[in-house]
Amino acid sequence: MSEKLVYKDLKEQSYIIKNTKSFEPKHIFECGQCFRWNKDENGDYIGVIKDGVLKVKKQGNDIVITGVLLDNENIEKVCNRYFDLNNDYDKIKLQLSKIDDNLKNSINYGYGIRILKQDLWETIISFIISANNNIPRIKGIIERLSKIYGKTIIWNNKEYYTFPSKEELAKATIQDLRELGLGFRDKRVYETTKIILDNKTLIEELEIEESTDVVRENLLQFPGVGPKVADCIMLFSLKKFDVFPIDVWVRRVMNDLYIKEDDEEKVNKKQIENLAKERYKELAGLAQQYLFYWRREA
DNA sequence: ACCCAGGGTCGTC
DNA sequence: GACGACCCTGGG
Repeated sequence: MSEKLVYKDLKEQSYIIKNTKSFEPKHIFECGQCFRWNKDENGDYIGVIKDGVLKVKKQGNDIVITGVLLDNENIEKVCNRYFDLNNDYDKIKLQLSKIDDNLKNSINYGYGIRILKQDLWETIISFIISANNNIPRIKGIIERLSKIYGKTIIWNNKEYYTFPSKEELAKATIQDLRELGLGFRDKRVYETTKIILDNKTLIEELEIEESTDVVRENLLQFPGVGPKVADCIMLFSLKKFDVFPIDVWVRRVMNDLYIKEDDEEKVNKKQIENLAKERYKELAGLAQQYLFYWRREA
């Protein structure tokens, strides 16, 4: 066991976002796009992101964010990027609401959703772990990975753990991963980590690639990344809003609302894909997220 | 105790 | 292109 890096006495920063109608912490953090945000005893959300630890508090119409960041990063800059604050969600919601009443209802329900821009590497591994798995267990696995292989940040006398870098995660053997509870995903995470580690510029190249199809093609080469996981990665870390990840819940809601097949298992994935592309166009990913959250929670 | 499902993918036919 | 197998955990 090697010694672990511990960060403490990092300078606390804060940032207030005024008058946001389209920023509801519960919607953002519980719509299934992220696994490292948790409600604290006051009902605020605390999350570990690549750059540090943040606490998001709702105060009337304002959002107050405090946190400690690594590498002397600026909280305003980090939040603008991570929370997609330069994007006008009021406008997007208006546009989507006009498409049909189903979408309008789902947006009324999850009005405060924003699509996060999460770290690409972390999102790849996290969604490989998500395969045929449930959210509490996914969160548990990622937390344990971070605790053992990531860096420790101490803030307000509590310990937080950053998601391991590719070099840090590469220290884990397949057996280590199995013992952490990854199940059959152990080998997939191990192999994908190796590929990314051996291909120094791959992640950076994918970050700047504009074509959704080119990025998808590349992601599909990783063990454990199929069409659904690839779409999630692109939506939740690369802001590709034109994708439409189809899982059991999305299949369910699309069948209930549009297709109305008696046996939802029989619904063709291609059929849903075409329907989404046709109806939601370049905002399919956002539509998917409102519908997913609505169907799961309501 | 038993069964089922969960933000699917992979190998095989 | 269909079909079963796959770790593990929480809930009925």
